[in-house]
Amino acid sequence: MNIPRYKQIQEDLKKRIQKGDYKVGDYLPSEHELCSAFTITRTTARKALEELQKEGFIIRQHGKGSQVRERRDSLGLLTVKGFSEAVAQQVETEFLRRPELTSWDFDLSFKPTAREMKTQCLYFSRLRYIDHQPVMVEDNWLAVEKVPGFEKQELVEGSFFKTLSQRYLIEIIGSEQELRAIAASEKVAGLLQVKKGAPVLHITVKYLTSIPGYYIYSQLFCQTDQFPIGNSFFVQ
Amino acid sequence: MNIPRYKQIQEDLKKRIQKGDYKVGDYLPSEHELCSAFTITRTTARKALEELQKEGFIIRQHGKGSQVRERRDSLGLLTVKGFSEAVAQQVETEFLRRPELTSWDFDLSFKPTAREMKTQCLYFSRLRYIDHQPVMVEDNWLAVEKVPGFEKQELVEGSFFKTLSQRYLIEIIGSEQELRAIAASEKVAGLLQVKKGAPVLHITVKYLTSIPGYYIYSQLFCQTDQFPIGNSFFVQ
DNA sequence: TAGTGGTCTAGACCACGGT
DNA sequence: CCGTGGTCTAGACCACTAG
Repeated sequence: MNIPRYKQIQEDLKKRIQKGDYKVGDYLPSEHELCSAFTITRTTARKALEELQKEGFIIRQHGKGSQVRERRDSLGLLTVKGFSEAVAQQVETEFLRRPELTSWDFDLSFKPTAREMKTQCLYFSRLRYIDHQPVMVEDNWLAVEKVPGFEKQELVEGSFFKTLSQRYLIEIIGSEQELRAIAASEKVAGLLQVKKGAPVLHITVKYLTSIPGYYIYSQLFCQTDQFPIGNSFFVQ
Repeated sequence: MNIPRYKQIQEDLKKRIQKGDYKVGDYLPSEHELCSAFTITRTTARKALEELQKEGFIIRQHGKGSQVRERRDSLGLLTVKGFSEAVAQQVETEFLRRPELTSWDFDLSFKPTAREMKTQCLYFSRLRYIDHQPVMVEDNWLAVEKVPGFEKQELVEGSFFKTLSQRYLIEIIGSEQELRAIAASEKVAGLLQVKKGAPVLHITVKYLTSIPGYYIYSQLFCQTDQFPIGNSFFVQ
């Protein structure tokens, strides 16, 4: 099997939580119990549980066990997961600009590298809706060098990151973000259906990929009145 | 020794990076090299390197090694570390309200639990400066039950979290946050020296502690014009 | 091919939480 | 006290990167 054993167990437990076999407040089987149930060693059981903790499904406590947490439902953004995977609610996406080749003329605090500047830039822009209400404008820039033909295809299951992973074998390994509150420009205000000058959340992102020196740059404008951006964080 | 071995090695490597023994782009010793250098096994070496990756000091890549990253210098917030530890630049703090006992009357999206409501609430408020410029208003609420006498003492090294850890043995094990862009109220605008109605970043936080059912609630108002809020995130 | 990190086994001892 | 998770040893095999 190509999928690591810990990942299989992690997904198995996650499904049981989502199905309701384990409810909020319940304790998952202990590490030792998982060991015998799945015929694995503690290293593997621990890895599965640690991953579930990182995802926010459980809290692990010394001497007690792994307790199922209540998961909040605002946008689980500020993680690497991307929008389509992060939100439980009904989400729609509309392309404002389909992927196209342009020059590098974005104005973020992050700057493309000299190497990237030598290649053409692939750009696309989307408007995201939750419950039929526009909540987020998203712009993306990346060097076309490593994603040839991107602009000629549809996204895999509507997801940018899935497309990168499945078609180009590019994985996101991290990100740097900067958050600002700004006044909506006329254009952004129109898209998000707020007044010009209304406060919107501006997030700029530099994604680090599995290709050294190859980055993806994004900016988001979020209308946070009804849907604040959420973020969970766990130590360890 | 009470400090885990992996933590010692993690701190040792971190110091060498900070001193410049390893510069941006350099590779740290491989896991095997660390094993023989420190007389440890790979489990321990890996743990140290994984922690350094989580902290954003290195990037680990399969088949290559652990490369020292460039660390950006905006506020490393949105982590659990708190303000005083997160920023390299010159930071000052002024109490707007010293710790005092009040009733639970904050209006965040998080609500105190019934158990917390039965006890008195400890509240304090601070204004944070970077380079002599006000950038953040911070309000904190917590049940006084687990921190008796808090209002009668100074903070340990000016840090709220250090005080909790060292005086009350309370550790932060995670947090949930919500981010919004809002228009500054007159009061907040005055404190942050921006115009009333100017966009400010509003962050509400519910910290999870090592005491089950015991939380700490905070809200931050940030002026993000000169100092955007930064956040690094790494997979694995 | 050599060297790296990723996964995994099969143990061990310890620290913490609740009885 | 027992059961939990936290740390650690001493191996093993595999997958990835690069010369």
